Amino acid sequence: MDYANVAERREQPPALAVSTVIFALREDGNVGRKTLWLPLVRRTREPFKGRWALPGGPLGARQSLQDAAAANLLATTGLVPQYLEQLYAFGGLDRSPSRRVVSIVYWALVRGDGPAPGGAGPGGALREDPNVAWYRAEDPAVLADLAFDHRQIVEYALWRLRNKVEYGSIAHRLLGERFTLAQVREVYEAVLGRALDPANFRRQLRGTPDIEATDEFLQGGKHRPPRLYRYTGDTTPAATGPPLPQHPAQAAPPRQASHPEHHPALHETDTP
Amino acid sequence: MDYANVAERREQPPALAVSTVIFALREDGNVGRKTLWLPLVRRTREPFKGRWALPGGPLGARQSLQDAAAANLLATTGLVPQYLEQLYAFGGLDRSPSRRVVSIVYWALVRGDGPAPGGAGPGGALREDPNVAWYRAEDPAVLADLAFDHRQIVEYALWRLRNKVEYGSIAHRLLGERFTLAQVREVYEAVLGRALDPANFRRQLRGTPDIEATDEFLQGGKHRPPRLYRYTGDTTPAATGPPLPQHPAQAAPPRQASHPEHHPALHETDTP
DNA sequence: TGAGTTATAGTCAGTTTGACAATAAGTGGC
DNA sequence: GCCACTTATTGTCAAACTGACTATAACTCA
Repeated sequence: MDYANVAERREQPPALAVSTVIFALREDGNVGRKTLWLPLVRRTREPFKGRWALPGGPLGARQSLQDAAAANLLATTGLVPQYLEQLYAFGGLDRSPSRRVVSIVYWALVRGDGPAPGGAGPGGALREDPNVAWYRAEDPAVLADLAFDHRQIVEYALWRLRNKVEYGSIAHRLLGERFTLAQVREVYEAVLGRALDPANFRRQLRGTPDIEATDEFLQGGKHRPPRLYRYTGDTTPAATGPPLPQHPAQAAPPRQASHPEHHPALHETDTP
Repeated sequence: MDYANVAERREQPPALAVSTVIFALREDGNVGRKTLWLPLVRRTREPFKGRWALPGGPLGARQSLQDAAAANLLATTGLVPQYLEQLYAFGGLDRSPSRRVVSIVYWALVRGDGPAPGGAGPGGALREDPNVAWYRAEDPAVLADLAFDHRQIVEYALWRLRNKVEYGSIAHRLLGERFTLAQVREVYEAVLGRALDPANFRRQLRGTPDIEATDEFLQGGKHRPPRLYRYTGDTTPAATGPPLPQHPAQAAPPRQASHPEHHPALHETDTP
């Protein structure tokens, strides 16, 4: 299908795409502690040519939304997600200057300590795509330069991550199979952006049944060797259905009113 | 566009639709207390002809997702929502036996005490559509007969409502401008499905800054007249952006694993 | 007038949370 | 080998919160 101009395009049904916000934890060179990083892809055509954007693409005809997000993630990073959840469907009229696109966005957590700024990611050995690079997820300069409305999308994904991690069961997905409680605390501190009391944090984690002490200790450190723990709860990377949120706790930002107008009956259709 | 058969249809890009789960509070004839009701529309064609389904329709080319949901709601019930939030995008491959449809589903709260079973809704004076009827949202028999995957959708909407109401700021949207604390408690009890201690409930509500006592009392009751309160927080019916969940607290149900397969690069596209 | 019912306030023990002290167990410098 | 230093781990304590429960107030109806 070809359309002569933008006006005609606007009358066409909206296109459907799936994008993914992918988070990994990485030692930050500047800051002393670990921070959140995400892979971006450089746009090679208009609109926003040359700018960085979230990995994404059209929905395949025989692909579930989740599979599209996972395939998307694998193609960009070479990685399989440890966690994958639908974030939100963005469908504003002016998201793209060309044809209208409705994006169903997922957010994911991957392991791996290797993403380098502007370089290959955790699966770096596999790929050397100059149009894929990892950036600090909370870097305002990075966010400000994103294409489309991807800045808002990433900020919302960060918000969701913060509210999800508060309940638990998320941190271990950014870590490996075994981990120390201090590592879990590092994840929480990176995501929440504030320091946590080691003693109180330990008390809370010890209270959750899904984290189990092993009889091993992490050797090679400079100080007293910490005990290693294991996560015994659900480790499936992704839900096939709705996300069933768990324990957010934060204030809601302001909202705008919308003024729906009258519309002819919509319910005589073939649409689920 | 016409396609000769299902096989050809399956190769076409998925269609996009918007549906809405609309909740209202109503005095239940059978049970003594108020319960949740929702409007359904009868399907007048295949598939699922004659069955009840969620109100919904295709997304207009110049309509935001939220406006589509609100228009949808107005057309079905004659009402304007007191609350409207995106629920989830359902995109499974087998949701509809005919063409593949991705549904972006919203959930809404409306006021009104008048929906009658099988009859007109709260805006009943406006419409007498025999293909629209209100049913108890938690009635298993109703849920079991829904078209498509609408049963799962309604169950998820109920789950979300329960987790949202726990934080507060939702109950008043099902009530009027002024209300007694007992009425708020009725909402919570209807949504959560269990009785709450009046004294403790009062103590909690008194602690929230968004509920303010008026100097009026509800007269005409059979007993001591209760004080009327007013909600002073945000009363905008809907968010234009992401929902920013507030305070869920519940266990997550089991999940299935998904096995993403390799896929050619997806990031060289024009899709936001 | 008094029984019955709802509204509202207060009490009390158990739990959770944040702040913080105290001890254990390593490394590295001397 | 001994000591300073850092992290790991345990324990203490008060404030806040929660659920169960008691007590009192205020109104209607028989």
